[in-house]
Amino acid sequence: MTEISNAEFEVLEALWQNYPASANDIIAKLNESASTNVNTNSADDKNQEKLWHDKTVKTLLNRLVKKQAISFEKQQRHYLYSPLLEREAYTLKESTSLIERMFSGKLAPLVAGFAKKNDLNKDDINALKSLISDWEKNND
Amino acid sequence: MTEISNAEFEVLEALWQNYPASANDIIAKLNESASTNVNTNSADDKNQEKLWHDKTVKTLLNRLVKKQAISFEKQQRHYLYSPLLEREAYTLKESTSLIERMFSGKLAPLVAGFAKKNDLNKDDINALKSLISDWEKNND
DNA sequence: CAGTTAAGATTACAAATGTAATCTTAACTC
DNA sequence: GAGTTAAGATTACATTTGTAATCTTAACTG
Repeated sequence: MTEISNAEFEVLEALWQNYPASANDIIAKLNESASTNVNTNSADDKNQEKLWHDKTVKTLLNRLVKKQAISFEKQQRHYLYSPLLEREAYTLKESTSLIERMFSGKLAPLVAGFAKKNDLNKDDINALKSLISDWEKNND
Repeated sequence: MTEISNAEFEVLEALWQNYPASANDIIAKLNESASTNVNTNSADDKNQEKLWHDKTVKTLLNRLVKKQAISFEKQQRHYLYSPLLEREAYTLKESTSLIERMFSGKLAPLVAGFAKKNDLNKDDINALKSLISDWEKNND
């Protein structure tokens, strides 16, 4: 019900990728990409992933529980967390909200923005075409 | 450079619609839709627009100036504000950021979410088709 | 069993945000 | 010119957010 913050979303994201999961599982998952990137490209640290501090993640898990975005069940001495929110439902809500706020609820202007900036490639176009033909199949 | 908050964005939005504008112009613009909706439908107050308090808007204008999102020039006793950010650039940045965060930078999954929820209508589809054919015109 | 860990709970704290109220002062009014 | 407005500047304050550190206590260890 309440809003989920950016940091909370990242934690939730890790959980969606694999659950139920213990806090440590989640922390590990969050720091996974970070560690694999360590010596990737010293000149360009564009993909410098932040390291998640254990305490930070615990705090965020707590907040997510309070916000009823995730649940947990006691397992010996630690908890196993699971999402209560479906990822698709959440991303759709967020997308809809952004499109509502910045494009009067219309999807096309968003896509147009990408097209204009040449941020669309052949794959994107194909994916869109396929979505369109699916839509047409179901909506004569 | 800094982030623009939701409330700040709404103020900026009002400014984009008409500038240069005085603080009062902006406040009026913000409360415009609110006032027109007053007696629209008493049973369903879904479109209950909030009323912007004059002081609140002034604060937000100040913050936007500090964030270098807008500028102003003195005009007798009051200021005339103008955006320093282009709306298109800003919305593209925000869309890109959301798509990056929730869809690994791919546009199609976002569109797919809408399609699945049946949130696309014939107009949307036509708009998308038109965007696609434009894209193809320019990218053989 | 006593001591040490380590999970989760609680507390902390600065910055950002939403939402204004109060302060200053230049400009209008009579 | 003196008083009153009203614009913008400054200050306020609760909540949320990012980011942890400290506290409790149940569980492992020797």
